[in-house]
Amino acid sequence: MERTGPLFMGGVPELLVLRLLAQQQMYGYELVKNIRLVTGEAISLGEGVVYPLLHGLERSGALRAKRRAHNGRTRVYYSLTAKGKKRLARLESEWARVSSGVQAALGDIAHG
Amino acid sequence: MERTGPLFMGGVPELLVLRLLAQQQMYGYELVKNIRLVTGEAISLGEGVVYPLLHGLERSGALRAKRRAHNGRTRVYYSLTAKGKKRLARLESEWARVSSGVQAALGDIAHG
DNA sequence: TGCTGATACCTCGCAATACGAGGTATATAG
DNA sequence: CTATATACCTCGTATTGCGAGGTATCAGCA
Repeated sequence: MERTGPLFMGGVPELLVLRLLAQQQMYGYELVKNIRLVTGEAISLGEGVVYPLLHGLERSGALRAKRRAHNGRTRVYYSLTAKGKKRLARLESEWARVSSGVQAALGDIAHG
Repeated sequence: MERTGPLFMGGVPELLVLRLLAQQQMYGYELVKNIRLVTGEAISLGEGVVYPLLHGLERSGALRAKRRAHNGRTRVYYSLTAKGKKRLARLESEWARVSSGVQAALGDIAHG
């Protein structure tokens, strides 16, 4: 039955979203597409991941939302707050730590 | 409230455990200590993570367990089965994919 | 006119699972 | 005789990624 579950994605969506928004404000649908792009097609997040995440981050004060109309459709643009920047810095540092730890484990033993 | 939750650890414990056991058989307590070592202190898994994981992997057929007495204490040695090796290969490939995707996202954008 | 597909937003519920806390028991060192 | 290290274990909680499903607008095409 090989249920694989989402592997190695713990915290990754949040990191990616914050990282992209640190560059420039974007709306949800745009994020979904851009995440695929900037990860070289390696990571693809559905809207069921991105939208709830954006709402949570806004509620926690990491993001600020601005509704804007565009061609009759409504877009919700998100941008980083100071708190969001701190959060991003923390996630990046955590990612570096875990990532290097795994890398070390995979490498060090290779010749053991 | 800063609820950080376990960040970037999704699937990592399983990867590390399988990787170490691919080198040589080990018992749980030994794994707990060695994981700290091989990750350069970057990652530290408690027994509450490792033991349930070992049981799950054994039940799914990825690991084989051998009980052995040592100085009056009982040690349970685990080793990889063929299924476990396949599972490890898959996790390593998944890790490479996600890891490189995140890396790309963090880097590519750096220069705008 | 009607159809499709892209755009753009949203929610619900499931299923993993990492983790701390707590529990048992033996050997060793002070 | 006490504390520490060894060595095993389970339970409960909280998080969260994800698919599936839902609404509405707009552009293009037959």
